[in-house]
Amino acid sequence: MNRLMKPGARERETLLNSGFLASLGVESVAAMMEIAVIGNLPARQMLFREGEPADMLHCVLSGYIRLYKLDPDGREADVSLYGPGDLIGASVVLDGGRYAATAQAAEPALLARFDLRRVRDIASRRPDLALALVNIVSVQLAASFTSLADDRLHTAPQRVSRYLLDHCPADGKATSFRLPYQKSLLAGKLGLAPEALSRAFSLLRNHGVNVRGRLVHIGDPEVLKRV
Amino acid sequence: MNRLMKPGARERETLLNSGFLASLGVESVAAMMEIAVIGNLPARQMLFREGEPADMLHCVLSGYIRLYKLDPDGREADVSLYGPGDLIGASVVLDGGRYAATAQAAEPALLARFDLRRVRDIASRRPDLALALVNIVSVQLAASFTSLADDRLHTAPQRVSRYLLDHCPADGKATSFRLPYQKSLLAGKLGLAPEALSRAFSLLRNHGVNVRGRLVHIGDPEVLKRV
DNA sequence: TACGCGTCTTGATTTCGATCAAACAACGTA
DNA sequence: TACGTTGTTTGATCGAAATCAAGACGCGTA
Repeated sequence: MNRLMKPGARERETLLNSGFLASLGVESVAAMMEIAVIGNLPARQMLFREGEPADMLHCVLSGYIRLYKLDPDGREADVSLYGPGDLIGASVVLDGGRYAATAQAAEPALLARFDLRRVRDIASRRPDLALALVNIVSVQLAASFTSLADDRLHTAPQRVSRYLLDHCPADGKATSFRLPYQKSLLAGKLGLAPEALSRAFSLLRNHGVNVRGRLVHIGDPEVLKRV
Repeated sequence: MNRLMKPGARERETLLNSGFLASLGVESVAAMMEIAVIGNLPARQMLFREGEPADMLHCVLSGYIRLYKLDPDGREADVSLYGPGDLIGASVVLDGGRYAATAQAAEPALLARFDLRRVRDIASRRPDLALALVNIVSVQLAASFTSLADDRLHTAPQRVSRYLLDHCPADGKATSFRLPYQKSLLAGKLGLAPEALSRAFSLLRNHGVNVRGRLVHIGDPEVLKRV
């Protein structure tokens, strides 16, 4: 990761809204800001690799970071996807362990980094930081449980429907919105091959879903719930 | 959960070895012991259900607790399995949220329960407790990532091989051991139907694995690694 | 506007595991 | 020991998605 620097006004702003720092008291925010380093990561570049000693905590400011595991043959399985405001779950390794997966920029990304030892130092003096970390990791654990169950219980079109419903206003009316990233990335996040995602979209046409490029139009969310 | 009581000598002993309390300082251990309540849960009984407001933290003293999610048709997908010494991950909801999955006793279990509000109180005064929780949940998140990737990358016989290798001494020699629970439970943990587990075991016979009841004999771990 | 590359879609095939159904084994109890 | 319950195995079938292989589309650049 290159172009390391102290956070400027924009970065501080984003960090403050990040859900991570948002729940902290002012002193803890200041302490974290103090040790924050900003850096950017070009597309496709690795942030860290599975098995490396974990020494940094990462928070995404912009772009998307894909977290995946490899099998011996080099095939990849995505386990998580982090966007603006997200703390990268696999980075929260306060006990001097190793990263549990590989993190790669799915598109050019801006990140805040924190030295893990210093984070632990601060957390051992300021319980609000430690508690915020507990909450964040718990929420991510719950999300991981949901993915695991979804994989085992739902078909590809069902998973895609749920994704669409989660990402559009819940007022029960027709809507359009833009996918935040490439379809191949979405496919990975849903545990599908890109072809399977494509087929799912084409099947969902019969249920009022129209897709052109990254633009999605949903005719009737109620219909979608019954897929 | 019935027969609530204060922890006796045996329970205190188990709790102290639980990996949860093991990493705490003496004062925090004392504070947690203070609020601990012991109870037992008959087989098949629910400890909590997905979506219920979370008010208790649970630690398994003996037996096994199965964590699963339901789909609308009532089908179940196991997302985690907790044994003696484990803190139940879905219970760590310090911010007044809800349980992310349903917990059920897979066999008669003895549990320690802690009121979540009081845990949060203690954690906000004693950072070692909060940090211990961060570590535990992080480890469980990593385990969940592993399951997710395993599901997507490996076949049933491969997943079973990995399980067996993880649960036998790593010295590369032939060994026998006893499965800690029923095969149907193992099947769920591995994301398989019981039939699929059975077929995987029968295929693994060609690779030096013999199973009689819960007794497993592994002829050569090296062979198993190459399945 | 045309070109070229990367992304996405579509088709054909194959593999894996779920599901249904039935036989079988293990175990506690009367 | 006979019985019933519960857990496990085996067989047959089916369906969902991965994979392989082309082709179409979209988009930025010249």
